[in-house]
Amino acid sequence: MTTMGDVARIAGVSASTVSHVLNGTRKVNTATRLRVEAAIEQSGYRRNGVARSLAAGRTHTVGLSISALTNPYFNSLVHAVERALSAAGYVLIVGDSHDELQSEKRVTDSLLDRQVDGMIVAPAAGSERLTLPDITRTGTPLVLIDRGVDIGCDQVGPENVASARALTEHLIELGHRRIAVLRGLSGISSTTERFDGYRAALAGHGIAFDDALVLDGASSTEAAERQVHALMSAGDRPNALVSLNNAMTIGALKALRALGLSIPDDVAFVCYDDFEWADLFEPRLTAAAQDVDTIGATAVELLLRRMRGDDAVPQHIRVPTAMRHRNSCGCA
Amino acid sequence: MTTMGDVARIAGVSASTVSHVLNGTRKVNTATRLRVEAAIEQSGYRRNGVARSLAAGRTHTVGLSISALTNPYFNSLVHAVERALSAAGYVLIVGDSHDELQSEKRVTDSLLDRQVDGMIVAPAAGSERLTLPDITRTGTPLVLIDRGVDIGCDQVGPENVASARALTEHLIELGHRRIAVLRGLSGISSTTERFDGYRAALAGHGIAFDDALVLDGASSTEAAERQVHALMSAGDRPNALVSLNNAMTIGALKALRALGLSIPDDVAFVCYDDFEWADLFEPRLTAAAQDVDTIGATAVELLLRRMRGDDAVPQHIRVPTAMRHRNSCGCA
DNA sequence: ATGAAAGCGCTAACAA
DNA sequence: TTGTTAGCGCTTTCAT
Repeated sequence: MTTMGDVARIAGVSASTVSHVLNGTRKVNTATRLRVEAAIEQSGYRRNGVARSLAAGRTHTVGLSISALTNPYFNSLVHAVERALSAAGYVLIVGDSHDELQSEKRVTDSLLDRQVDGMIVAPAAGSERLTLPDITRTGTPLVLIDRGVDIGCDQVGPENVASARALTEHLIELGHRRIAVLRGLSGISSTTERFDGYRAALAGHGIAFDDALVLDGASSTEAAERQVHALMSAGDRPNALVSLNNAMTIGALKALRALGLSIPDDVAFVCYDDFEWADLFEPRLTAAAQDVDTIGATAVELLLRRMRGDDAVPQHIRVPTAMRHRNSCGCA
Repeated sequence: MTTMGDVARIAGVSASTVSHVLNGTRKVNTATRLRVEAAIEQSGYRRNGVARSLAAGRTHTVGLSISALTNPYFNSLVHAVERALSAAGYVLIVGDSHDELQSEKRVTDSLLDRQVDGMIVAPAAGSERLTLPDITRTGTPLVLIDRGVDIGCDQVGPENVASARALTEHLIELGHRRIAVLRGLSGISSTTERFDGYRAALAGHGIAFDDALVLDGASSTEAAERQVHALMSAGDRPNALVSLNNAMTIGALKALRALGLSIPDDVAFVCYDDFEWADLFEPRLTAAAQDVDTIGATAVELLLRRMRGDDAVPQHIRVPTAMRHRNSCGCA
C-alpha cells in the first residue's frame, strides 16, 4: 500500500506538501504541484480516510438511526437525507433501530464509536431516557426527525394533528358518524398527535368518541390487518375508516379485500401517508401526503448548522402535508 | 474527550491493559479487570473507532454500491445485505450509483478511501473498464451482485433467462402470438439475459420475432409509461405484454390505466419481479419473484469468505426465481 | 499478568 | 513556498 510518504519520496518533497496539494490547504508552487500529481498518478496512491479522520478529528460522516427501513416512507426519507448530505460532502451511515430501544442503543453506539460528525435520529419509544442522553453527552450534534421528544435539540417532522383532523373531517362531511381509526405504535409522538387530530375532528362535530372503534395497529401491516379483519367481520361495523400510517393502510386494504368489502361503498377509507403507486391501488386512495424531501433536507440543514458550531436555541419544525383527494373516501 | 490513556490512569494500569480488557485479547487478572471496568464506567469512556481502525488496519466496514435505491427491489436487497452483514459484526455503508458510471466511480472511490474491508457492487454499464479494476487494484475483496460482468470475481444474481422465458411461454400457451416486451437498461447483463429468455420463448414456439414489439423501457417507470402508451395507442396493438423489471411494470400499468385498457382482457400482462403488495394491485400480477434474501445472504457469505483470505476460484451463483401465478395473465 | 514503546497514515502548527 | 515535527487514540509486539 502506498502512503503519502511514498508519494513524497517519489516527488522529492515532504509529506506535508503532498497533503497540501491533495487538500488544497495551502499555496503550492505549480511546478512542485505537478510533480506531486505525477507521483500520485504513477504510484496509484489513494488517501487513507481513516488516518485522515484521526489526524483531522472529523470523519465527514453522519449517522442516521431510523426504523422500518423497508417501509417506503422511511426509505424515501433516508434517501432525501442522503441526497442533501452527499451534496454537502458527507457520507451517511444508516442503522435500523427497528423502533426498539435496545436495538436503537446498539445502532447509536456503533455510530458514535465510528466518530460520526453528526447524528440524525428518528427516536424509538423511550429514547429520551437511554440513547438520546448518551448522544448529547458526547457532544455530537443531534437532530430528531419524524418524531419529537421533549429534549433540547432541533427537530423536524411532518404536521400531524391538523392533517389527521382534516382526513377525519372529510369523512364526517361525507355524512359518516361511526368512523374507526387505526392508531400507530404507542409511545411515539406522531401516533399521539395523529390520534389527537382524529379525536379533535369528532369533538368538533359533536360526535361521541367510541373506544370500540379505535384499533391498535402498532404501525404494522400485520397488526392492522388482524385488527381490521376482526372489527369488520363483527356485526355492526363502522362505515368509515382512517388509517394513520402507510404500513397500516396496507394491512387494512388486505383485510378489507379478504372480507370482500368494497371501498368506498361498504367502508369509506382515508389515510395518512401517500404511496408512490397510489394510482394503481384499487380504489385510488385519498391520503395526506408527507413532504419527505423537505423533511430530509431540513433535517440536514439544521444538522450542518449545528456542526458548524451554531448554538442558537433549538428549533422544532413541522412540515405541512398535502391532501391528495382521490376516490377511496367516496366523494365524486 | 476521554481516551484510553485517561482510563488507564484512573485504573492505575497501562493503556495496553485497558485495550486488552476492552477487546478480551489477553488474560487479565480479575481484580485489575474490575478496576479497569470501573474506571471506564466512571469516566464515561467510549472507544474511538477511527483510531482503532487505523491501528488495527481494519474498519469492520463493508461498502455497497448500488443503483436506484428507491426501487423496492434494490431496497430489499440492501436490507438483506445489511442484515447478513450486521449479524457478522460489520457495518454497511451504501452508495447510490444511479446506474451511471461517473457516479459509480465517485461512490466506490469514497468507499475505498474509507478503507472498507470489502465491497459489494451492482455494476453499472461500463463498470468493468473503470470502477471494477480500481477496486481490484487495491486488493479489496469484491463481490458483484444482481448483475455480472466478465471479470474474475465472485458474483450472485437472480436467474434471468429461464425465468423470462417461462413468463413469455405462459403467454404463448394462453394463445398469444403478438407479445410485446419492455426491455431494461442496456449494457447490463440482466437486461440482456431476460431479453434472451423472451426471444428464446418465441423461437421455441415458432413465433417470428418482431422488432416493433420491443419497447426500450430503460428500467425506468417513466420511459416504460411513455413507450407503452405510444405502442398501445397506435393501431394494431399487441394483446400481451411482458415487463422485465418492477420499475417498468409500474409505468406499464399507469399507461394502460390511462388508456382505459383492461388487463387481461385487452392486454394480458406478466412481469419479472414481484411486489410486496401485488395482491392490492388491480389486477393481481402474475410475476417471477426474485429471492432477495438469498441473493443478499449469499453475497455476504462469499464476501466474508474472501475477507478471510480464501482464494478459491471465483463463483458465479444464480438464485432461481419463483413463479407467482395470479390473474393479470388471464388464465382462470 | 502487565507494561513500554513503536507505529498505523495523516494533519497542522511552527519554523525556516 | 516548503519542510520539520508533534501528535490524533489505538493495537500489538516484545520485554519483564
